[in-house]
Amino acid sequence: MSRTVLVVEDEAPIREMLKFVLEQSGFNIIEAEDYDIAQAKLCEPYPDLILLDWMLPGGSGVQLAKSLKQHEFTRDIPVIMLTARGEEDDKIRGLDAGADDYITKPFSPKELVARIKAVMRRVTPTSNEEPIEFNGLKLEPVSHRVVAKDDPVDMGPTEFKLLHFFMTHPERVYSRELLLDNVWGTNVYVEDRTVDVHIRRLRKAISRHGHDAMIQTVRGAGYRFSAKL
Amino acid sequence: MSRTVLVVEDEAPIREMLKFVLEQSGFNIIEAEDYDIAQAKLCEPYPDLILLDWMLPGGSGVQLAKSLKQHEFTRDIPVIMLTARGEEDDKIRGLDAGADDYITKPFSPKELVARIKAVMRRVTPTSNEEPIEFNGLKLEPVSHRVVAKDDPVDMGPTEFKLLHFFMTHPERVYSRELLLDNVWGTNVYVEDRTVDVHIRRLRKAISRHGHDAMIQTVRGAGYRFSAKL
DNA sequence: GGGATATGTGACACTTTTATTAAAACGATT
DNA sequence: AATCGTTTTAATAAAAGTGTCACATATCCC
Repeated sequence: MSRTVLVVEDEAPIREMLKFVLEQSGFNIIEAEDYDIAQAKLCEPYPDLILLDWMLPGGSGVQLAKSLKQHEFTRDIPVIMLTARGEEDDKIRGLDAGADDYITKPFSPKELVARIKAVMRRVTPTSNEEPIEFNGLKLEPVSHRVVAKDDPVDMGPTEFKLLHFFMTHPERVYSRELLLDNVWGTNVYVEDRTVDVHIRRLRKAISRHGHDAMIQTVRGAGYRFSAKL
Repeated sequence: MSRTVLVVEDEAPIREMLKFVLEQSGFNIIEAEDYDIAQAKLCEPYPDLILLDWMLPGGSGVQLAKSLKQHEFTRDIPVIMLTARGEEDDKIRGLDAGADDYITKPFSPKELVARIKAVMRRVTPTSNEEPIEFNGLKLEPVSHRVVAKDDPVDMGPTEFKLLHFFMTHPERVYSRELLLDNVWGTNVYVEDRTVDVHIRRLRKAISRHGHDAMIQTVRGAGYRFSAKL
């Protein structure tokens, strides 16, 4: 899952450096050198985070941050501001204007990446993590574990995701292609029949107490998870 | 051991006064003037207590209290709210939202300090100092020791903190990054893989009676402490 | 029944992730 | 500044998971 970061920085060398460092760490980078360009580049691929130089010419860094927090579509994008050393006032005003974190300018790449990740982690809301149970087969997202009538069940990550998807979408047929989209993720190139193999592995994993019967083959259509046997 | 108090108060004079009084009494003070700054300052050194003005502009005091109680890592931090005289409704709502105590605004320094200490006394033992035991592996925060079936177990400080975190958050997967956040601290920048090494050392330390089985690898997700096999 | 089509299954070559180890870096203490 | 114990990094080994194939089995339709 590649995250996109919008870098708003007027000095080209620093911008290049940031781009390099972040791309090394697997982020997708969009660059902008001033307020207007940043505004323009905001729409298409929504950035997951904005790295904003506070000292843009004309003090437009603050302006941009405020404008971001005012608009509904950009309000939830976390902002990390870059400040020169010791400009405490700026830091305060920055946080005041809605920045999520700040980083003082002579910084290590490692620190930068760590802070970006930390902010992303903090911001990403915890999705539904309630345990799900059908016929004594329980899946607990928080502990990342499946339990069948109190016996822990062992399975691989893909099988876990597959089962998770099935249990959150029961009583409904999914074609192999749809399963690939939902469990593997969109635009992955994998054979349809690979699904069969993982279905097989999943069934085997939960077969001990007969729970494999809940994963049903619908000939010509795909697979279905059903609590009705 | 010096305790840290986060003071969230928008009016600067009052904030200064609180800071002065509390520092006189030997507390470490972090200041924040509004919701956002408070949020940002929450991570660095986890405060032992939060002194929160209920009447922050925009009613964000309530908001902050709720957000604190929702997030797992801040849930256990006690909150004392400051209210203006006679705002009974606020007191009720405050305690409802999870505040541990309240103080009405014209108050004496003595009262303030007394209440803070009282809350700390009340909260600290339950959340932090109680021995924890799973399957004969006992961790005593007070004596800072780990005992496995009556044999004392030797380990380094990081392993201790790691185990402590695991035992207070069992049956739950944590990614390496989250472990770094929680055990090492939010503003530390080390490699993910470092966690592996400490996991290894921790496992080795508690392996004598097979307790290492409770520290489970969840491939692709992180590690989990579980009393179940 | 028999051919055509769809699904089940085990094996294998290949990746990715984790475990383990050793050495370098660090930090407090003397 | 030298030492000791600990933490980090980096390099390598080991383990677990993945996707594909070939072939077995099942189902459908005429």
